[in-house]
Order: sequence, then C-alpha cells, then structure tokens
Amino acid sequence: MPDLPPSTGDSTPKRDHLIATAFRLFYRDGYHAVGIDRILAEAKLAKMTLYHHFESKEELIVAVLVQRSALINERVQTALREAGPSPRKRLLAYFARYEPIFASKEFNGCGFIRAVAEYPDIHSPVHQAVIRHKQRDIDTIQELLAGLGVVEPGPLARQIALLLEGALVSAHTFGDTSALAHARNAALALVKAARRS
Amino acid sequence: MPDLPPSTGDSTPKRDHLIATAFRLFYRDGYHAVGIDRILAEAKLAKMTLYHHFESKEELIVAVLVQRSALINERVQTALREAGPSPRKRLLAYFARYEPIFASKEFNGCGFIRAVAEYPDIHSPVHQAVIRHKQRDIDTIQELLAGLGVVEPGPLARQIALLLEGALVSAHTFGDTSALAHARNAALALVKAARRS
DNA sequence: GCCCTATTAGACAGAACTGTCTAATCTTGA
DNA sequence: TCAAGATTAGACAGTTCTGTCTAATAGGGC
Repeated sequence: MPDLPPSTGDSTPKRDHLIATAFRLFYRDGYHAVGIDRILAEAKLAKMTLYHHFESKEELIVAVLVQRSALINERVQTALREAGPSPRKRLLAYFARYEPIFASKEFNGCGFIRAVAEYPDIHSPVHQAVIRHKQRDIDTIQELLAGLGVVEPGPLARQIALLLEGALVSAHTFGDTSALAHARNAALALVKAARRS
Repeated sequence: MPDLPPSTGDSTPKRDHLIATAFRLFYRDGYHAVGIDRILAEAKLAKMTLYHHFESKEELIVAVLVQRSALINERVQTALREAGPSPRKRLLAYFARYEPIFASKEFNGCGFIRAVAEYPDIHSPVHQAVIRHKQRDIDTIQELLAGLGVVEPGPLARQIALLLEGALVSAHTFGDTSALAHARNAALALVKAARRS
C-alpha cells in the first residue's frame, strides 16, 4: 500500500477541487504570483491535503495543465463531432470554438503560453506539459487540413497554429477581441492559397 | 532640488548597468522569479542605488521594457534603412532581423509577451509598456505594407503581426527555430493574396 | 577647502513563500 | 467494530521577498 497515490490523473473530489481552484487563481494572477496558501484558503482545504495529493507546487501546476489539456481536447472533439463531416465546416467550427473564450470577461490569454513564459526552461516539467498540449493542437489542425484535401498539411498546420497563438497573445495584450477574426481570415486565405497551388 | 530624479529615461552609468543586468536576469528566468537581491548581487550595486533610481521593482521592470523597446526600434529602423527603398526587400529585411534572435542559444521567447503573461492585468504599468511597444511593431509592419501598395494595409498588418507573435511563442515553446520561416512564408502568401485581389 | 549628491554595506522590518511535522478527527470499507 | 487512510488546524522552520533606515564614504563642481 503506497503512502502517496501515483501522480497520474487519479480523480478524487478534494484533488479535483484543488486543481479547479488552483487553475482559477493561476489563470487570473499567474503561477508565481499565486502562493499555495491562497489556493488552500480559497479552496478551504488544509495544507496537508495538498501535499498528500501532490509532491510540490510544481506538480500541482503540471496537474492543472494536464487536466485543462484533457478538458480542452474533449471540447474540441465534441465541437468537431457536432460540426459534421464537411471539412470546411469543421475548420470553421474549430475557430468558432475560441469565440466565447476570447469574448469572456475573464479572458486572460492562454494559460499554457503563460506557463511557458513563467517556466522558460524547456526541461521544466511545466514547460514539457505545455509542449504536449500544443503539439496536440497542431496535430488536430493538421487533420482538419488533410480532410480539406491540402496536399502537404504539415507546414500549413504550423502556420495556422502560429496565427492562433498570436491571436491569443495579441487579444490578451491589447484586450481586443478582433484578433481571433484576423487569425481566422488569415487562415482561410492561407488555405485558399494552398489549394489554388 | 528634488531628492529623486524623474523616472523618465535619464541615463546614468549605474542606472544603465542596473537595467542591463535586470534585463538579462528577467529574460532568462522571469520577472517574478528574479528578486532584486539577485540583480543587485549580479550588478555589484547596493540596494539603495536601485531605490535611488527607481521607486519600486515594478518601475525597474517598466524601465527595462522601455529601454528594450527603444533599442529594438533603433535596430529595426537601421535594418530597414540598410535594406534600401525596395518595399519587398524591406519586408524581407524585417523578417530577416529576427533570424539571429531565434537562432541565439539564449533565446527565451519574447520578453514583452512574457511580461504580459506575468502582469495579466491590462491596467498594470508593465502591461501598458508592452502595449506601447507592440503597437509600434504593428505600425511598422503597416508602413511596410503600404509601401508595397497593399490597398488596406491595416488588417493585413495585424495578421502578419499575429504570425510573428505566434512564431516567438512557438519557437520558445518547442525550442524550434523553424517557426520564423513558417511565419515568413505565411506572411508572404498573405501579401501575395492581398495584392491579387 | 566645501558642499551636495551618489553610493556603499548592512541591519532591519514585515510579509510571503514552500514544505514539514504533529496530533486530533473524520470517513469508510472489511 | 475496528483499522487504515484521508483530512483537519495549526505551529514551525527556513528561506526569500520588497522596501526602509542609518551611518559612513566617495567624488565632482564651486
């Protein structure tokens, strides 16, 4: 009987509540700016509960990112399923999914991008968790492009991913929601150009 | 005789050294992660020297960003001057300027984007300093596009800016230099499409 | 020489930080 | 019922953080 549960995604109510509270505060104020005491006070949990489920604050951050990544991926897959089989509708649905996020009053950029900003060392477990998430984003876009009949979807997927990353950053920087529309328009123009060639 | 010098860009050797040291550490490890004690130890300066030139750590961060913004803008203008009058060469020179930055061993993303990530509140003086810098970036791109004869350079400038922001973020996340080439290729395709229409 | 400012080292306060430890209590399944 | 694990509150250590204060010194313009 191990004293500590494995740090994988075991789901218990307290653990989930801890992750949800931590995410909310981290996303609002930043990873270094939020101390565990504030998370525990907000979640109304004791310190030992945190250190029972996680070995360190860093491991909590990783768990937050892993959980968010899974949640976001579920939502993407749901949105794509609801979009039906039309490749063009699927691509538009992919972009449309971001609209409520950008329009939200609580929008504060991308929690993954901001995690990389605070954990710049690529070897950091936090940074690595972001890499896994962002790579899946690119893979999803590539599948959408392949469905559209783009002959070499890899480079175009990277380009469209750049547009979305830029839109997340720019919308946060300027507090301006039009960035998403610009990214979508540019992406559609790139797809059109790729299919023309 | 005021006790403190105005917090504008007065340049003194100690002040400049402080800003240079602070930038190096902030860029390497992050703004919250680096304490003033470490900056002072590295710069071999006393604490009161810092608080003589700046009212707070936050004001130091703003000074770092303002100084970097001025430096970067100088370099851009120099690169564009050296590129000559050809609008296309000027645009390519604008992208080429980023190559050594992305290729540098010390590359750690964009210090301004990372500042926004750590100071997410748009009203923060740090965030505001980033806005001023990034807006000038967009203006510069817009001028380049106007030179190219793009009829409505505003939206296209925003799109190309998104590509560059995305490239900075993605190159840092994945530790991969190809992001810049992808951004440039996409930008050229967008310009081509805009001129065709 | 003289004065004013810049700069120094270092102590100091007060807060916040992560992580550990204890001892009591709650919960739950065997 | 009982035993084991989960959870609690809170003290605690040790570090680090920003910012203030003092008292001494250095240095440059008058």
